[in-house]
Amino acid sequence: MLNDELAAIFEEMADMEEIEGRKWQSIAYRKAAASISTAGGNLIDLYRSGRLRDIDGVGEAIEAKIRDYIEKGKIEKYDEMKARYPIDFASLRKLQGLGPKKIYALFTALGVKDIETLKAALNDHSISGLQGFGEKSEESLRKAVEVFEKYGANRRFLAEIYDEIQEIKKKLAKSSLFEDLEIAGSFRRMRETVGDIDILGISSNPEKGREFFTNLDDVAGIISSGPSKMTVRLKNGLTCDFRIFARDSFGAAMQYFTGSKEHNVQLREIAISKGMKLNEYGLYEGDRVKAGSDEATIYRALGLEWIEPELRENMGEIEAAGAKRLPRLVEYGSIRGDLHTHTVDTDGRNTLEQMVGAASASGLEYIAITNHSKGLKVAKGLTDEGFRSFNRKIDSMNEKSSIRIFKGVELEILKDGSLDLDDSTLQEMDFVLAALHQGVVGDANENTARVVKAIGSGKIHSLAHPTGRLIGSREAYRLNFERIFEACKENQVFIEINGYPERSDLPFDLVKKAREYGILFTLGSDSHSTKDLRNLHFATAIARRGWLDKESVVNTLNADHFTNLIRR
DNA sequence: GCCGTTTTCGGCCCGACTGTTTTCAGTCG
Repeated sequence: MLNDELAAIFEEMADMEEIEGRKWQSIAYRKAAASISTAGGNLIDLYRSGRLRDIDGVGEAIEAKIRDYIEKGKIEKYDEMKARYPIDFASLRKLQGLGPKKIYALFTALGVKDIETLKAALNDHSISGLQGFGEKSEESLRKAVEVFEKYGANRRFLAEIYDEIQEIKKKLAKSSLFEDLEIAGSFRRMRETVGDIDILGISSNPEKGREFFTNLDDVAGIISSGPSKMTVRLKNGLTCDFRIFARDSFGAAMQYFTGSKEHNVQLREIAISKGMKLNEYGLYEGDRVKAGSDEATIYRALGLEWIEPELRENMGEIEAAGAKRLPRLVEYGSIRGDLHTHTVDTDGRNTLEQMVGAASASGLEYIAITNHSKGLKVAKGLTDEGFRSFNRKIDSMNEKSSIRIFKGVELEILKDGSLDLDDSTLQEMDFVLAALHQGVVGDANENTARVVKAIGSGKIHSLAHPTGRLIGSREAYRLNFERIFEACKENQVFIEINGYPERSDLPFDLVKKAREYGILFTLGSDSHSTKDLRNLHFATAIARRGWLDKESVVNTLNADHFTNLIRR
C-alpha cells in the first residue's frame, strides 16, 4: 500500500538524516512517517484533492516528495541519500539496540549493510574493538540477531497472547507483593496486534517485586534491568517492560505507558503550552504537582475529558476531549449476539448443536449461523437445496434452544456483482452477510462496482470483512470506500466488523470514517469452531477503536429488536 | 523539516538504561 511504502521511505530518510547529524529533519521525517502510516487515510485520495498538507507533519517539502513519488515513482533526495548509504535500514533497525549511528559506524568500518553482512562481522569477531563498541556490544548484537531470526520482529495478535498476559498479571497479583497492577501499552489500547507488553505495579517492596517477576516461568531472559525499569523477553517471544511506581505516580505512569506515543507527544505539548510539564511521574507546574495518582485528573488539568485507552491514537480524540465531544463507546458487556459463525456443514469444525451450546454458555442471547454459499467451493459452500434443509434443522432447534438461532448465510458476491443464491432461498434467510472471496482484481473501480451492485440489490443485510485483508499475508482489496459507504448509507446496509484476528476487518480507521456516514455495524466472530466465539470481544475492541457508540452496533439490540431491524 | 491560543523565527517530549566512556552518546519506548 502506498501509505506503507512512503512511511518506510520517510523512516529511512529519518535514519540517514540522523547519521548526517540533522536531528530536527530526522524528527520531522519520523513524525510524517508515523502519521502517514497510522492516520493518513488513503494518500492517493488526499493527493487528488490537494489535501496532503492536512496530514499532521506534512509540510511543503514532504508534500513535494509525496507528489514526486506518486507522479514519477521516485524521490530524488531519497535516491541521492540512498546512494551514499546503501544499507538495509529497515531490517537492521529491528535489531534490539541498533540505531542509525551504530549502523553507520558498522557500515563504514566493516561494510555491514544488512543482516547477512552483520552476521559475517559477528563471526569474525571484528566488531568488539571498534570505536564505541566493546565485548558486550558484540555479544548483545549476537543475541539480537538470534532473537530476530527466531521470532522475526513481528507483532503478535492481541487475541493470541491475551489470556497468557492476563495469566501473568494474575500470578503477580497472587504474590501479594503489589498493591496494584495494570497492563498498559497497546494491550490496553486493544490494538489488534502488539509489539511488546508493559506491566506497571505499585509495591512497597520493589526489590522483592522485581525478583518475583524475573523468576516467573514465563520469563526467558533479562534484556535490561535498572532500579526503576526492567525489560525481559518472555518465552512467547515478546519483550515485556516491568516498572514499579509509587501510588502518587501511578496514574501518570498508566497514562504515559498506555500511549500511543503520538497521543503522548500531543499531550505533553499541551502541557507545555499551559506552562506545565508532563512525564511518567506526574503533571507539574514548576515544582508543584498538579496531578499524578489518577489519569482522569491529569486529563482534566490539561482541559480535557478522560479519554478511553482505545481512542488514544492521536486521531482527533484530543480535540474531541477538549470540546467535550467524545463518543460514549459501546461497552464490551453489551454485545448480545454473534452475527458471523460457521458449522461443520461448510468449513467449520463444530456442529450446529455445539456452536449453539457454546454461544449460550458464553452468555449470548442469539447467534446467526452464516455458512458459506455454493460459489466458495474450497469452503464446501451450501447449495440452495443445502440451505433449505439446513434451515429446517435450525427451525427445529429453535423450538428447544435457550437462545435464538438466526438462519444466515455468508453469501458470495459473484464476478458481475450478482448474488450466489436464488431469490427464493434468500427470502428464507433471516440474515444475509455478503462477501468478496474470489476473482478480486487490481482495478479499484471494477471491484467497487461489484460490491456496490450487491449492496444495491436490496437482498443483503451486511457486508462481511469488507477490505479482505489478512494481516501478515494479504493486502486489502483495492476498493473505493467512499462509494461503498455512500451505497451502504443509501441502501441501509450494515458493515461488518469481523473479529477474526487475521482479518480485524473493517480496520478501525475505516470504521471511524464509515461512522461519519451514519452507517450501522454488525459484529461477527467469524467462528469456525467454538473457541473462536471469543473473537467477538476483539470485534468489540475494533468498534471502540473506531469511536462507535452502542446505538451504532446492531448486536447490542435484543433478539426481538434485531429481528425487527432485519425484516425485509 | 514542521509549525503557530506567544511566535513566520526559533523552538521542537521526556526519562531510563547500557556500554563505553571518564561525563556521555546511543537507543528505546
